[in-house]
Amino acid sequence: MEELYTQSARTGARLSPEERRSALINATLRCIIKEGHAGLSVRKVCQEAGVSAGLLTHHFTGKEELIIEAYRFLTKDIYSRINQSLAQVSEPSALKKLRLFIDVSFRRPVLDKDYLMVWLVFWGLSKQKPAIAVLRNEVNDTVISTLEKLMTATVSELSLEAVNVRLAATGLSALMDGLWLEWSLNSTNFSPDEAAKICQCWVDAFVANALQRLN
Amino acid sequence: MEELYTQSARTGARLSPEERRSALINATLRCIIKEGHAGLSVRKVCQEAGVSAGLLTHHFTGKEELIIEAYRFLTKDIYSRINQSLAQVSEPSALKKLRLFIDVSFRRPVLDKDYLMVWLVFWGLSKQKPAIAVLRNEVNDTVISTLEKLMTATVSELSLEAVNVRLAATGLSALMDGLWLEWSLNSTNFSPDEAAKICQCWVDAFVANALQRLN
DNA sequence: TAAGTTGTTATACAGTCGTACAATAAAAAG
DNA sequence: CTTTTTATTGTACGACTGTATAACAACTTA
Repeated sequence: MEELYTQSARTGARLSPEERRSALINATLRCIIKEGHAGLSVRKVCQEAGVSAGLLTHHFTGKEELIIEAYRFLTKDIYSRINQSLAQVSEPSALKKLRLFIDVSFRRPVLDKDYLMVWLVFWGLSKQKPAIAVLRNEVNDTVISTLEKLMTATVSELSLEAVNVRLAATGLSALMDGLWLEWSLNSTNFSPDEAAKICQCWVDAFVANALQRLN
Repeated sequence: MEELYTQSARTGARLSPEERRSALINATLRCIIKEGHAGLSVRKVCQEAGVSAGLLTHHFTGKEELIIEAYRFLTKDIYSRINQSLAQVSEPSALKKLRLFIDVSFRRPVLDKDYLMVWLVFWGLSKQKPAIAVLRNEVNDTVISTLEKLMTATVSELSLEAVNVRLAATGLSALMDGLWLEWSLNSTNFSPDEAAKICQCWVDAFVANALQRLN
């Protein structure tokens, strides 16, 4: 399995600001993966990037900006992984797209244990750093809206009974997050395939008009 | 709303080892609630407990033990909160017990935003400190087993079709965790009551034999 | 080649970190 | 009361924190 956020081959070389900023951001994520919140120190990140500690303030205003930029990169990275996986298949039916979205989410490279520490650390910072909380909420709203649209289209396609699709999508999102979290913390209780099946059951219930309580 | 883990009235007094250990553990949780992982320093915890920093090593072998004991206390505390809420009602039917468990979990004092930081910090430590991971897995298995028993009893009561109850319980647990997490991170998208309703839908689907995919 | 620009290093600074340890104060035991 | 025990304090230690800054080195432009 390919490692997340490997450092570029050239070390010690003089890089352009964009390249160096990117290298430091990747090193930040690698440090969090290795040591959690404890790995989030300027010296450790710079050493991981093969660079002197003082260089950080030359490319970032400080540690704060580095962290926020690392989070911004992470969200974009995962978002692109999901879209890349989805683009491999062209499914006209909204229902099939929905089911594909679930399956893709519980397979690499979207599913990866290394993400656990990263998300936990950033979520833990979101209370003290509002910028992170704002970013997280935006991404989350995007995901739920995506699910909601697919489910609304499914209602039309299959002529289902009216239901609060927003809450149904919220439930599916929470179910996926909960299973992802539990599997990341302890992968011995169920497999990714089983997790995907559990989520598909929520869709089954949705299609079978079994979520009428959400009204 | 009552605050979690308030310090006892007597400060500056000479306490028994058990009392002092308890006070330090409570101060630890309060520090995490206030500042997240950054609040988890010996000096901050001892100041929060109104005590000199050197006292910690007199009652604990070090920071490590304090953290693990704080986690142990936290799990017991929440477990007792759940049981206390459940004990208020005597429901003979397993299905009603199951539904009650859900409702109780999305009401105070089980549902409390202050728990978010605490869990995130401890989960973030679980990779580096195996003792925490072991404890978490034990508690999680207990919860899922509780759900599984209630659901198995429901199958008998209602003569439902055979289904993989373990996976159905895993799904319910994940759904509850995911909704708890999302609500704790951003409580503007849905209410605790709606979260409970979403979970009850999973039970509805279970009762309606809509989870047959789990076989 | 010379001058100017800028990516990079190394050092210094004032804090904070966890913890060991001697001094102190208060309770318990005699 | 005196003696013993022990909860508590204050300090000291080396290591680490984030960042500012001067010196250095590499690239660009003239």
